[in-house]
Order: sequence, then structure tokens, then C-alpha cells
Amino acid sequence: MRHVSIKDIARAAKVSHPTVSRALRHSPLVRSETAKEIRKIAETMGYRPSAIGRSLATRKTNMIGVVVTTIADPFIADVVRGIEDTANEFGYSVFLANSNANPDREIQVVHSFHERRVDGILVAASRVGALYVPLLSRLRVPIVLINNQHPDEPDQFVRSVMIDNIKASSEVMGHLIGLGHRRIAYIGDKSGFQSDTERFAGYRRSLELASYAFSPELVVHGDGKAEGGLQAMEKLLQIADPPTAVFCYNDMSALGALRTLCAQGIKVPADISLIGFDDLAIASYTSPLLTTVRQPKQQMGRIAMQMLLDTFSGVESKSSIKVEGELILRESTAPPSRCDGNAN
Amino acid sequence: MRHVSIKDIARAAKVSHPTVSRALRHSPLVRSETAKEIRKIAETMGYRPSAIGRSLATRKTNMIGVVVTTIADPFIADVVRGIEDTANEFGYSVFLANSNANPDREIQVVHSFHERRVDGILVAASRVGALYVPLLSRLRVPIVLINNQHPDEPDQFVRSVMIDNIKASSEVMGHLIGLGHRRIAYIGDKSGFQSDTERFAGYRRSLELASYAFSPELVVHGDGKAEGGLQAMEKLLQIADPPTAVFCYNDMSALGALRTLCAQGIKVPADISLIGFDDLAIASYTSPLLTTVRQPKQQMGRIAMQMLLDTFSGVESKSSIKVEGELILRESTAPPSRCDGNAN
DNA sequence: TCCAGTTCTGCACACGTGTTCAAGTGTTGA
DNA sequence: TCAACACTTGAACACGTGTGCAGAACTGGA
Repeated sequence: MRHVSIKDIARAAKVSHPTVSRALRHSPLVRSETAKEIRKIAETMGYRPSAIGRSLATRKTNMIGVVVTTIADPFIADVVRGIEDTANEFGYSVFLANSNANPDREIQVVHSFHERRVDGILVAASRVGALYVPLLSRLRVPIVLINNQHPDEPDQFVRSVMIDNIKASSEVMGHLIGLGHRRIAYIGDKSGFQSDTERFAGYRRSLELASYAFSPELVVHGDGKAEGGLQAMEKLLQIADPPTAVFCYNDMSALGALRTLCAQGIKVPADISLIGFDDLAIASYTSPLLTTVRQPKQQMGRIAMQMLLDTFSGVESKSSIKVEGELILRESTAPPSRCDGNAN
Repeated sequence: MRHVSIKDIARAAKVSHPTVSRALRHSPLVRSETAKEIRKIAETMGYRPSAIGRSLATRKTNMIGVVVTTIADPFIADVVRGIEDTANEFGYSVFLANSNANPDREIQVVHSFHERRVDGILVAASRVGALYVPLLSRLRVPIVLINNQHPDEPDQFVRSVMIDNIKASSEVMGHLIGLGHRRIAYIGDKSGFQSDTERFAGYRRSLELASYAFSPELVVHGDGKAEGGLQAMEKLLQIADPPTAVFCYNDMSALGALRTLCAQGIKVPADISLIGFDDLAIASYTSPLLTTVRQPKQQMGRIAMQMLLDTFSGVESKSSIKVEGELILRESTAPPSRCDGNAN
């Protein structure tokens, strides 16, 4: 016999297994001396109740599934940390699954979570395919999306927590415009991601509010990673009238952009101002230190998990929560040095 | 009824549930037309077998537990990615648990994994407490430690995969010494971690082989994170005869050190050479690009998971695997510029 | 001593699956 | 026609836990 079971201690304590079950769960239905004795024996025998057996009986697994694009993304890693902390605190275990942005893999992950009968699912992937959420929602399992507004009509099973991208984006632009920049570029993620779309919307709207021209050539798409930012910046430097400031979709892109600038001997912020998004740990260790928007990453994870817990306990809660970003001014932005091409 | 069970399709197909079980598992014991019919019905009814029920019957959960110090560490995140990829490929799901280097939490995690009856455990934490491994090994569950040699006597349940620290460390020192450096500092992790101890041992031995003096003031302990590297570097710059080269325990420490150097206007590598360990993605985006030792992080995760799979299938395999690091020469090292203090 | 009420305990079943074994059906050859 | 055999199926049980319900044991009062 591999593991000691409830019946083993029942035998040792000369009682029936339901009595053991009750004693260990501190049920008032069992005489306190008996309970104490049983607990002592269980302790001695190193008994640990099987979550498998319990799950089968209670139809609750106390497990949640977390699907991420890749855990190697520092932003996601921080979110997952918040999730896991909270989950652990409330006795839940988390399954981690990387989708690698691969649709087949995503479907496989959903099936896997389904078969394991997770109590809830958290999604911290940059993209939620059209196929994906419907598939998830058919599971009739509570789901919370992180930085991924649900595209379809409201669904009783799908909730979300996200950052107020438009507002944060407007603050970024307000800062740059306030410094005197007029030719401001935007380095985005791959198109189609909600976060990117919204941050870009804030960028565009800020230009309009300031009555500055929108130049399509100043918008370049990266891939949300350093390499994409690096290449995007190279493109921006090739245009006839390059920008004096660059707003990057996220810090990793900014890091890549910074690399390109540094390699070409362009000074930041003297020649070009650079601003990121996320406030990854690394943004405090670049040269110059990166001005960026702080996302409460870990807290977003905690909130998402808490929303799930609320759903489990039947607590009424909002189906969507928006958190605020915070503009962190460091060293990578300054007033433009050279004369603006189209000054009036 | 919440989920459709095997009995539901048995009823629908007018057969008994064992037949359904066999049909779905493609057992040759069931007539092929019957099996086909059953599978069709199962498909239609959206049936997904319950892993809970299956686990109870088979006494295998196809789940593994992964305990890490914190998933926010980029090195660990990459290792976990390799683990999860391989696990997923073979139908295993992974539980992720952050210990946060908190002993209470570690014990809790072990209990949690035990109750969930995971088939195996992977540990990618920087430190394995004296309390920790014995507790784990009492579970009689296969364990693979990553970059954490098991301290005690050989244990049939505990295996390990790790990088050859001494060799890599010697290569680093060989490179620096070859460039002409004599005063080489070492910025370590917190004391007591095996990786740190071994890398330091390589450092020390290389000095001896070159017949260079070992100066205790050139050894400073950080915390394995950027902040620790930053502070350690500040200390090194305060000593009377500062080093001409610094070997950092890992890239995060190097990043912090680089920040200090940059802030004080010290040029890398012109004034001081800097070298890291890990080859995190970010090492390719610093200024200057960081010379470092590449650890095959994702591959180490894959190997560790594969060792676990081998154990499950009873394949004989080594109880300890050592992988090689690779010195990646980039821009942060150069010959020393100033005269060595104690030239002979 | 007996009865009613309270406190405690165990039987039986449920949860969803896999497996052993016996029995059923059909086929072939004598 | 019957036996031997292969093929197919289902009854029964196991895995480990939780729970409704009946009944046992105990307590207190008349």
C-alpha cells in the first residue's frame, strides 16, 4: 500500500472511516476526546488526506488553471506571482500552462484544464483567439482575463481585470507634449492585441487634442519583445524626418529601441526621448533609467485571483475591473534639442 | 448533473460503462464498430474523461509539482518554460509554487504537493533548506533538483541536473586573466548557495593556478538580484585599490553593478571589465552588451523533466547530469587600461 | 426502572474511472 | 449436433473521501 489512507487510521483507531473524516475536519459531531485521539494517530502515521479522493467526493478541486503566452515574459511572470501568492493563501494550487501563442496548444490547454476539472481559469496571454474564449466559456467555468477585455457580449462566466490603457497612454503623451515634443513615434506590439490597440488609441487621441499632425510613418509595429523594438527603432531612424520622442508599447520594446539608439551613438534623452510601459524591474537598471508607466503587475494577479475566489463563494462582484497605471519619470525623457521640422 | 460522465454515454450507447472506458482507450477488447459508435456519441456529448476519477483508479495523477524561489527570476522562468513544454508534450500538467525563500511556505508547498499526489517534483530554488529535502524525500516521490546538488548521501528518489560551475567559472577567469587582469573581483550571491560556492571555488582556483594573490576585500556578496549587485559594486569602488575586472555570480548582479559603474561615470570595459553568468535575454540589450556564461536554461528544464519521465517509465538513468556553460564574449570585457597596483 | 432526549457512531452510498473475472455470443471443426 | 475456441460484454470491485440517515450509547428526569 503506497499511501496511508483514511481507512488505515480508522483501523488503527478502532473506529469507522467516517469518524476519522469528521475528526480530521473538526466536525462537532465527534466526541472531542475521540477526535483528539484520532488526530494524534493520524499525525503519528504521517497521514495526509488525498486531494484526489476529496475532489471526487466534493466535486471541488481547489485547483485553478493559469494560461499564459509564455512565462518567460517578465510582465507575465510578475502577474503569475501575484496569482500564485493569493491562490496559495486560500488553499488553491495553480496549474501553469504556456500557450506559446500557438492555437493548437491553446486548445489542448483548455481540454487539459477541463479534464482536470479546475475550479477556475485565469488567462494572461496577450491574445485571446476568437476560437479560444468561446471554447473556454463553454466549459461553464469561471474565467478571469488579465489585460484582455472579452470581445463578445457579456458572459456570466467571463470577467476581466485590466489597466486603463487609454488614460495611461494619454499621460505619457501629455508628458512628452508638455516637454515640447511634436514628432512623437509609437512602437507597437503586433497588431490586433487589445492592449496595443488601446495604447495606440490614447496616442492618437492625444495628438488630436494637441492639434498635432498624425504621421503614419511614425507608427511601427514590433513584437512586444526587445528584438522587435530594436528593429522598429531602426526603421524609425531611416525616415527622412525622424521623431524626437518615441513611445513604446512596453518596456521590452523600449529596451530594444534603446539598444539601437545606443549602437548608433544617439543620446537618450538628449537626442531622442524614450518612454516605455510596464515598469519592469529592469527599467530601473538601464542607462539612462527608463521613464515608463508602472502597471501594478503583481496586484493585478492578486485582483484576478480574488475575483475568482469571489465567484466561488458567490459574492457579487464587478465583471470588469480597471486599475490605474502610474507614470514613473526617470531619465529617458527631456525636451527636444533640435528644431522641429514643421514648426509654425 | 454538472459534467457528463462515462455512465452517461454508457446509457446513451446502451452499453455498460466498462465498455465505454475500453472504447475510449482504444482497447482491442471491444468490437471496433461498437467502439466507433461509442466514440461518436462521446464526441457528440462533449465528453471529457475526469482526470480525478482516472487518477483515483490508476493511482497516477500525471501531475508534477514545480517549486521555485520566485517565478519573477528570469533564469527560473526560462527553466520552468522548458519544464512545462516537455511536461505538456507527454501529457503531464505542472503545478507551480513559489517558495519565496520562506521556509514555512516551502513546507506548506511540500504538503500541498503530497496531498495532491503529484507523480514527481522538480525544484528550481536557489536554496534547498536542510529541512526541505529530507521532507521531500520522505514522500517517496521522484525528485529532480535543478542547480541544487543534493547535499546528503545518495538517495534513490533524488536526482539532479546542474551546470558545471567550476568549469564555467574557470573559463571566465581564464578569459579575464588572458586579457591581462590581475585584480579581479567576485560579486557573489548570498552565502551558502551551492551555485555561488562553486563559482567562487572556480574563481579562487583560477587565481591560484595563475599564482595571483587572493584578496578577500575583492569578494563581496550581493543577493543574486540587481540591487545586490549595485550595492556590491559600490563597496568595491570604495576600496583603496579597486579591481580592473569584476566577475558577477549572475547577470542580474552584473546588471546592478553596471548601473553603479555607469552612474559613477566609469566606462565599461575601458576602465573596468564586467562579466556575468546565465546569459539572460537582457544581457543582449545592455550597453555595453554583457559578456557572460550561457546556461542552457530551457534545456535544463527539459532535461530535468525528462529525468522524471525516465524514472516514471523505469528507465535506468544517471542520478546526476551536468551540462556545460558557454562563455559568450560580447562587449563588456577588455584588457585593463591602468597599471596594475602590485605589478612585479 | 423506564422513557425521552441528546450525543455520538457506523452503514451505505456517492463521486468517476479502470480492471479482473466470469459469462455470454458466435464460429469453426469434428 | 456438440465441443472447443475466440471474441465480446457486463457484474463486481477497487481507488479515497464526504455525507445522509438510522441506530447505538449515553444522560437526565420522573
